Amino acid sequence: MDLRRLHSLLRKRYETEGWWPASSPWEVMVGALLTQQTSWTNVDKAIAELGRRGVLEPAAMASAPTKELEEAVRCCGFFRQKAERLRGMAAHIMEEHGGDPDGLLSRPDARERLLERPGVGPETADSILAFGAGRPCFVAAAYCSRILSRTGILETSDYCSIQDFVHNEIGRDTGALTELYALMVEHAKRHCRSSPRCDGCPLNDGCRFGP
DNA sequence: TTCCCGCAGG
DNA sequence: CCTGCTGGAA
Repeated sequence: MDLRRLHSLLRKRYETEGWWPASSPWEVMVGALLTQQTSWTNVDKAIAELGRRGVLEPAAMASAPTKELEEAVRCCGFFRQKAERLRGMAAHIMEEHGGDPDGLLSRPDARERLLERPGVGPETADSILAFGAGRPCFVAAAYCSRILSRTGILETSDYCSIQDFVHNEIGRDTGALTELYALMVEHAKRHCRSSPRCDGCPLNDGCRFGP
């Protein structure tokens, strides 16, 4: 089992159409902060609620009352942190980039700049770059480590090591990298959970957890 | 390692 | 009722 084969097998099994729905780079950024340890159904609700309250766009969000943001994102959990982080990001976009998220995302050092923002770690930064700015960088989620390890493809939990490995194996193609990430998330939810559900798993042939 | 946190799904 | 969620920071 290698990464190419895994990609191929997952592609036959799962659908990634309409993955990470967002109407703008800014919505990708908002979603990326909200979806940490949170299912997308709740993120979707929160984004709709932010829009309903008129505090979704950077300018409004930056000056919104804390309580307003907290109530809007409450359903995502960790709502105090997330409200603060959202407002911090919005304020940064307003102050440093004239309210235009692309001002940040188009910079060569966008990743480093994102990582300086409170609440933005490697995974969140890369998901913003890949889905919001179309950059060819793989999002090496915790799920990926689990799947690659169990299948014996790569034995490490180090973020950068996993990302480098995938970049080398798949190539710097945004479509392929985002698709693989989405497929691995779907697979982790369906079969490769913390307690494995190997029954009907498309990777059973070649996985050490398989029958 | 632990805390942050509510909620959808089974 | 119990799991797990498209993580990050202290």
